[in-house]
Amino acid sequence: MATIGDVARAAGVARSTASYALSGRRAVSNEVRERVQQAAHELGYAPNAGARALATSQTMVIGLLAQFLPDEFAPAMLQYIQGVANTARDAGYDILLSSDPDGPKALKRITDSRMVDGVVLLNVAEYDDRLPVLRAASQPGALVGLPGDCTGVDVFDLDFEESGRTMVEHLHTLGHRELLLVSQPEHVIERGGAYVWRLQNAALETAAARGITVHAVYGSSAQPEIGRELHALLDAHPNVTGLLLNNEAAAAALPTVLHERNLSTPGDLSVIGRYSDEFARTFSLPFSSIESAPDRLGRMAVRQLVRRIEERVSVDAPHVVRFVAPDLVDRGSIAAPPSLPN
Amino acid sequence: MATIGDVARAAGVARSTASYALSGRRAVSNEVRERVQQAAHELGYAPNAGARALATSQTMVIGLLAQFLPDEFAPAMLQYIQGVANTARDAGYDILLSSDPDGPKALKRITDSRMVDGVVLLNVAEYDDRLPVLRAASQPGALVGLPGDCTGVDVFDLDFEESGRTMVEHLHTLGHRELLLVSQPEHVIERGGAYVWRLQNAALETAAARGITVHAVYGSSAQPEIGRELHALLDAHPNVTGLLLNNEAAAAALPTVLHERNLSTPGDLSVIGRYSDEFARTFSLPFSSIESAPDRLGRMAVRQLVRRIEERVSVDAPHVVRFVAPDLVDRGSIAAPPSLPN
DNA sequence: TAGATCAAGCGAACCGGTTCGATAAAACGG
DNA sequence: CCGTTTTATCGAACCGGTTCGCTTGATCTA
Repeated sequence: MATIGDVARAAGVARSTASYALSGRRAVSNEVRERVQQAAHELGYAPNAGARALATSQTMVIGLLAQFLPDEFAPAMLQYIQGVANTARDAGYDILLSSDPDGPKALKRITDSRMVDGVVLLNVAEYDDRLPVLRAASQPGALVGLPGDCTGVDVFDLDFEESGRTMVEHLHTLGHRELLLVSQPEHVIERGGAYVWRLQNAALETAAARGITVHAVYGSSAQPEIGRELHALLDAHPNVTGLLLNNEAAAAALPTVLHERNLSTPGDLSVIGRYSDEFARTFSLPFSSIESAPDRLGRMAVRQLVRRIEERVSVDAPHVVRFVAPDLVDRGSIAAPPSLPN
Repeated sequence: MATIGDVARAAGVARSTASYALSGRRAVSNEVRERVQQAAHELGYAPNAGARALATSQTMVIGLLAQFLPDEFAPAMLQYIQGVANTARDAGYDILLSSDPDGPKALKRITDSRMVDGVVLLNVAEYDDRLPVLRAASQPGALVGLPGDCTGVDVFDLDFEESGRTMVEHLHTLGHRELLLVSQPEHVIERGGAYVWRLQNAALETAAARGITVHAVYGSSAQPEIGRELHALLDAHPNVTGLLLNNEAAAAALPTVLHERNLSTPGDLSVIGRYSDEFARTFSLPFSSIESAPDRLGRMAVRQLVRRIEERVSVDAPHVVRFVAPDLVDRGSIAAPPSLPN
């Protein structure tokens, strides 16, 4: 493999001149620049990433810390990864993917050894072990998911409170008075998945304020358990006219359940979920939903991270905590409850 | 961040001695080794990846080239990625993930700049543009998916021929005489997805040899189109008693279709698919299937790649082309056809 | 006790880039 | 026409590791 020294020799100039000719960081005569570029092209010269990183302290690599948790819905994670990867590439960065179950260890290794210029954390929990490590690191970090303490990092997440409110308000306005909210399994919360109760609390508060009933339950995140649970729940709450789903597995299982019960939406039951449009297409879900916008969140995180890395924003510029407003995608599964002929 | 020079100074030895003390590549007195390790620990020393890569010409990073094609089933891809990522980590390697739609360009950049010690290519097509680039590169490569020309690379794939044969033989033995094989969309083949016709040809040949009928069709890979297509196909072939699926989307859509037609397996129809067990669980698919083993293929590719990188196998040792034997996972969707009361 | 062997540590060179300061030649102004 | 500025190039140092060869002093052997 040709080095810049080979290029310089072929062009008959000093190494430094070749470097300047290629980078354009200093003036070089047209004639020399062309000779250098020509030589570089002919030799198939490509700068050595390690050497450049050593010299410039920049790797042009972003670390992506994803954790594949057994009780999270894996396909959903893929969309975040794609959003991050695509945006990073457009910004000229490569991504180093870590799926190590020991997140803090992996993060420390990657940042300490200076393999990356910055880090994106997915799946951030209320109290996330990776955060102390990230704060101690010298590279900036952007999170997807809201932790309890946001100091020193940029944070992006869906507005789950507003999502919960929107769901309830929407159905209340149409005349519904008794709703069922199926959330993720309880141990997702215990592990720190605060978004579950952020949405749930907002839903319950809104219901209380409006004087209607929301039964909030936790559902399994695995098939076929969640299907059986949905059957049991619908049996137990015969007066429920609206179903709110903050649980991907439940959404995926619901079409079959409704079919088995011979129910249709929105005639017999109104349904609204919280998942991505991509997810809805993949599973052919006919339910209106709050868009969880994984690609957009991934993109926002990378954009802000790159801004910090390139210091177009000063190191101690205030960090942002940005919530994506929930967007309701109408797929026609919401209407007035059957008991109220409109 | 502390460098090895800082460690050496703190321990009162030369840089080289500190290096040897930490790597153990030369004898060092116990006393000095402990002093160096102590100093390294106190200073929080971590070697700079770029510098080490420059000095050793080893990055301990594996490139992973995945392409997210619009007509491939994205969740399936995730499992390959996980298999690769987990195995790489266990072998001490990090992974650089590229999802650039321009695979050859991305591959050339990554290998030329020596960011990686080796490369895993996912989703390899019959005539894959990335292969010439890979062969020209100085790092070894392992493929998941069978290209037309396997020279210079290690290849791992499911044995699709055997899969097709197994499907047909299995049903024929039980008494089925007319089967329907739903493959991926035709343009997956046109793009070079040869595994589609590898399975299909084997199925057709086996059927011919045994004197039974297999209707081979291409199905859409998107919802809800594939659901409608399945309805139309079942209408068009009323005498079919067995369904073979080489199309993830079709498998995901089938439970609803069967429900709508009030058919059950295996009573009315025997069904056998080709997908991973993980996929079956995620979608709660009750159909017996040929295990596509994405995690295993990812693991095999990385293992072999690491063996080449670490030259535990010589550079021009013969390359392997290894097919994973299809494993039939019985989920009880196969039985004798209804017309033949046993 | 002289000569050979060996262990332990040091210094220097190298990997392949980038960047700073110096220098020589060319252009400029008075 | 001479001093000053500008322009283009070069050489050297540096980033932070690893590795080779040499030196030194201790141990061993005859």
